Amino acid sequence: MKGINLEDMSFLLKLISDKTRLTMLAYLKNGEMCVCEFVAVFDLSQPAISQHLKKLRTAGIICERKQGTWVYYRLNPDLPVYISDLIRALPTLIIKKCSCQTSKLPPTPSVKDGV
Amino acid sequence: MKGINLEDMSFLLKLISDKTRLTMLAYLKNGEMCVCEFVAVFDLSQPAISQHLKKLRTAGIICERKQGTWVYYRLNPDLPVYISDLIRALPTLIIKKCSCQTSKLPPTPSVKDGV
DNA sequence: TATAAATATTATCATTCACTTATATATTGC
DNA sequence: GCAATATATAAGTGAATGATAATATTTATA
Repeated sequence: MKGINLEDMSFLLKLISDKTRLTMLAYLKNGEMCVCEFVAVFDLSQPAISQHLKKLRTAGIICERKQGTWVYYRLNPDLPVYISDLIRALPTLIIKKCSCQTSKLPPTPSVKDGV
Repeated sequence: MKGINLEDMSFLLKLISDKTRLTMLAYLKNGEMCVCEFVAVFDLSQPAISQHLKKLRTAGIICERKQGTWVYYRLNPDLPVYISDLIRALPTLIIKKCSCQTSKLPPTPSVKDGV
C-alpha cells in the first residue's frame, strides 16, 4: 500500500483529516481498541462510529480482529510512510472506559501475546 | 504556527488534502509561483484558483508577494513539522508556461536574489 | 430456540464545499 | 483619465459528506 501519486495522497489525507477519524487514529497509537470503546469515547451514535471505522478499514488504514461479538481495530502496520509519520505526530490519548458490559469482556490480548 | 491539538491538525489536513490545493503545494516545492501560472496549470477558472490560494494563505500555509499586477506565492517557511514533512513527501512537478503576457512579466527573483 | 448484546447497513437529511458566472479592485501604460 | 491586464470577491448551485433513526446481522448464552 503506497501513496504514489497526488490522487491517492489526496484521497487518504482527506479520509484521515476528518476530526473524528483523526482522533480514532490517535487512540489507536496505543494499540488495539474495541468498537464499543470508540462508542464510549465519542459523543456520536454507534452507527456513526461504525461508518467512520468502515471508511478507515476500506482504505486500508486499520485492520480488524473479531472475537465473539466484539470487533477490535488496530493500525495497519504497513502504511505509507507519510501516513505513519502523520499518525506519529498525533497526540497520545487516554482510553476511557467502555460502555459495553465490561464484566463479560474477553481479556484484550496485549502485544506480548503475539496476535 | 503550530498544530498542537487534534482540532488544529484536522483543520489544516482537511485544507491541504484537497487535490487541487495539494497539487499547488507540490508545485510550490520548487519555489515561488505566480497566480497566472496556476491558472495555466489547472483546468479551472481563475476565480477557483484564487479561492484555493486564499484558503492556503488564510491558513498560513503560503505567503504572497505582490509585484505590480502579479502576485507570487511561496510556501510559508515556518510550517508545523507534520505539514512540511507532508509537503516533502509530495512528488515534484514541472511548472508549465504561464497564460498571461509573459513578454511583460517581470523577472521572477530566484532564491539567490534573497527576497 | 429465544433473547440480549455488539456491530453493521440502509435510508434520509442538513451542512459543507468546490465550482461557475458576474462583478469589483488594483496596477500599468497610453 | 481611460483602457487593458491580473487578481479578488460575491452570489448561486450541485455534489459530497457526516449525522441520525430505523433495521438487519451475528454471536453468546439462558
